[in-house]
Amino acid sequence: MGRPARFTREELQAKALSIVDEHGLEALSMRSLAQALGTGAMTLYNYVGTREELDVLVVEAVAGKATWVVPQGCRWEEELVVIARALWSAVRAHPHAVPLILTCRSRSPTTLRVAEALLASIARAGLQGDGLLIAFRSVMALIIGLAQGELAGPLALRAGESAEETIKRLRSLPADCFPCLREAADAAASSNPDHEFNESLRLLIVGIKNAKAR
Amino acid sequence: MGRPARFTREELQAKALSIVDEHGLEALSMRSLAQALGTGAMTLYNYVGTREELDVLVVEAVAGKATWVVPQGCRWEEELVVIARALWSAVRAHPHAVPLILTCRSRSPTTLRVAEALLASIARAGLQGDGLLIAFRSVMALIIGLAQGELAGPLALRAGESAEETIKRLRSLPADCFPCLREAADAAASSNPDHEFNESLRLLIVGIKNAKAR
DNA sequence: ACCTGAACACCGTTCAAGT
DNA sequence: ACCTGAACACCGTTCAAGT
Repeated sequence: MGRPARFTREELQAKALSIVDEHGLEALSMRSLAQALGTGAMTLYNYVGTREELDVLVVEAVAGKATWVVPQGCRWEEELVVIARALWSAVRAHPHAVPLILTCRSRSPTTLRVAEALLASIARAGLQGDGLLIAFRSVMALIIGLAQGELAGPLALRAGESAEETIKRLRSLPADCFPCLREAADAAASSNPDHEFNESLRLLIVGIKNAKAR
Repeated sequence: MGRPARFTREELQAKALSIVDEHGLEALSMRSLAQALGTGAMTLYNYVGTREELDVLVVEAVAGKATWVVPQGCRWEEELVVIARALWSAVRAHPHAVPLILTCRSRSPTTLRVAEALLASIARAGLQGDGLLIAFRSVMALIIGLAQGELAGPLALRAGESAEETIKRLRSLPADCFPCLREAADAAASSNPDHEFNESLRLLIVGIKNAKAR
């Protein structure tokens, strides 16, 4: 007998993301999500086949917030930057979810759509096959890598450690062993993530342009 | 009374890495490692403060395998490539550990030493402060991002999914929705990871050279 | 069709006891 | 100092029963 469903997949998705945003990755479990929804853990299996799907759901929620408008008649470089920035902003808005995105992106249809758009903009540069793949992967690695690494030199959000704390930790390393690392940490302490992202992307675009020329 | 220790930290490290290599990340737990060592879980707390330290131990083990020789009198570009390749090879030799490296690298002294060497080579290019930080983060994001993404377009080792399976999955996407993604997946199916890494790194180096020139 | 509680085989970790 | 088993508060998931 077709009983009406108590929840929708979207409700699970929204609640799961809010748990991750507010209490971190480790706070998300079948049981915690169920409780937040006011039901038992087993109920969730009516909407999701497995715990891993919960992670994909969160990735989808984040990637879904990447929206962009490509200015009419713009060059491929502009298009690439616009899309890359959209994804980067979406990811950056949910720092706790970054490890999930690193791990689950190829399983998320929404992420695939963004990837397709990025690829199309690179293809406009005249690249194909191997060259296309290489440029695309580099851009993707940069977006996600920088979103996570927004924090410090070699970086990484240590569970429960803020950007400031990471940078402080790196700055307190022995200066004689890690002179460059300290300089980088100093720079990180006073840098603007948006600016950094723009510049990194530009490094790569210069390289891509050059690859095309050859 | 000082009883002699039954194990060394190095023994835990080696065994932990071998578990990850052979049975995947999820197979590593306090209990499984203890059993592999022929003891009880609580014994491990004599060597390690917390479960998370086990992860760092594994990252250390992987990063420790990154060794390199800088040719005498070589240019900074060569030096950068040599070090980056050393880290990349070490990481690639332990694919199951990649998510750990993404997450724990800043807590691993060994990784910090590699980072310092990379930074020093970039500093030789004449970059400092912000520019140094940006170039370094880009290279780091590329190394780790590509090691993970070695597999497919937007990529990621789905738990228990091989590179071939991921690529196959992406190639079977609807061609009208994802034309570029399919082209990239085709290229990925027949590409050489070493070649790709070299080329990606070169894209970035071209950009870095250019940044220095300005 | 969808909901749900009990139960099972796991976790990491605290505690208290042993040498 | 180092070792260890029992116990606690968690996991994801199977199963069987409910509407």
